[in-house]
Amino acid sequence: MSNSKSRFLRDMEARGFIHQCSDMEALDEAASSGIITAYIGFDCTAPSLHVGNLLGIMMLRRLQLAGHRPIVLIGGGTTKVGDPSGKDETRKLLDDAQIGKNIESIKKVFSHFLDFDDSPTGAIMVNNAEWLNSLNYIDFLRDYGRHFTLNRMLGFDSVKLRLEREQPLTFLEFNYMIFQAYDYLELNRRHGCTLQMGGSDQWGNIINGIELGRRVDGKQLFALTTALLTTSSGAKMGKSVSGAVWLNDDMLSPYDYWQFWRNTEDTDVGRFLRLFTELPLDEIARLENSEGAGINEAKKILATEATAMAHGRAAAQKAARTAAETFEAGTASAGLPTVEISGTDLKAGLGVLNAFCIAGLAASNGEVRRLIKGGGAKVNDKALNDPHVVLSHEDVSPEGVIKLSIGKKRHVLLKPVLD
RNA sequence: GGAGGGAUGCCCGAGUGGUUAAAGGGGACGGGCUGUAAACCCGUUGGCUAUGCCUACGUUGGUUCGAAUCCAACUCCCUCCA
Repeated sequence: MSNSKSRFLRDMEARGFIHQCSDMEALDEAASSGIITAYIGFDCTAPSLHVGNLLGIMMLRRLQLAGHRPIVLIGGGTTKVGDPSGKDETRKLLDDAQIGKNIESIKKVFSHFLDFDDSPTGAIMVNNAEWLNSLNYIDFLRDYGRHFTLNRMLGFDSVKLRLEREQPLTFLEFNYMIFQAYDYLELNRRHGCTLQMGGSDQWGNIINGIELGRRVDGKQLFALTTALLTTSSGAKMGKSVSGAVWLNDDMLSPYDYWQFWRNTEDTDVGRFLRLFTELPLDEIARLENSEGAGINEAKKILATEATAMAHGRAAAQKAARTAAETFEAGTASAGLPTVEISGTDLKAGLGVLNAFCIAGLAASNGEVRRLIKGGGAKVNDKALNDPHVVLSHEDVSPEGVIKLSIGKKRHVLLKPVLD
């Protein structure tokens, strides 16, 4: 399988990261004869990155571990344009203030995965707003626009799919790939970056950058993409019980993050262990080949390792403990999400419908009614069958909480406090 | 600028005057089976102080006992022509 010379490419191949490469041999040569600098761009359309971006982050991490230099490119400029790749609809445009806030929030996550030190392989973070914001339209068109032909651009999937589906593609979005190409050129000039990585949907955009670098500066640049991450049953990755799987702990708790990985499909366990943990390959092979109870244990290891990477070992172990207490012992683990309620309100009597809404387990009283009817709502692990039940201090456990559950996996502790 | 087509619930999509909170599908959620998996089976899928009331079919008005359905104006989108 691996006949690459460079540690980086051998590692990427062995762990199943690689989908396409523009020139595997030449890249291997470059990576085995010195330090290469590679980048991945991240748009800042939300206050946190999510598991969908994790593949890219892990690539940068493995790149750095293999002795090369990663660049995190924050798309402060390109986010204003909106990448049409793989989307049917134009994104709502964000304003500068919102983008700025998102950037600050997103930055935090990278320090868990990369070392931003001053060594030759220290990671750096740059924002393409730095050069895109000040571009002069006419100059830009004359210097770079002439290297792009519509004939070619219309053939790229991101454009072609929109047109075929008769979905509108604005001129603004159409320019995205040109800016991304220009980013690559700029990063090569400023930081000697010669490799751009990304998901397979970025292939066209990356190739445009390579082409621009060759035409304008006569440089040889490389592209390396990963397959888009889906589960074995074909679903797009990235849903947890509480919505998107964010990487920031203020957007998704380490416990929920752990749960997300814990619920991996059997057939994905090996693949995910290779991509998202740093366990040795032979150990992963052993784990993924176990059956039944064994594969189930492997999921716990996957969950703990992946969570340790993003949130730290301590948080991961705490999440694992909470899960064991909740699912294996069936108790009200103190590590579960907890919502405080007023003690006087409880004394006055708190309707269950209301209680589940306060806990954030349901969006409306009607939803709670339906769940009760379907047998999916529990108070202190006892199924509810009457929507008129009123909670009082008698429902508070010796630990001082009331445990509310929706289904088997969603639990919240209500904690009455003095007021 | 001209001609035509379109806008329905989370998404797709039926409905062209009353029995429509709106068929069907997808998704999502709950139950069952299991292993906190997948597949499969069953159920649910606007809100409320709830045998009733309110809000909802692009927006605003109108016709009518009654409108998602008819009329007018407006907004946005698509296709073709100039």
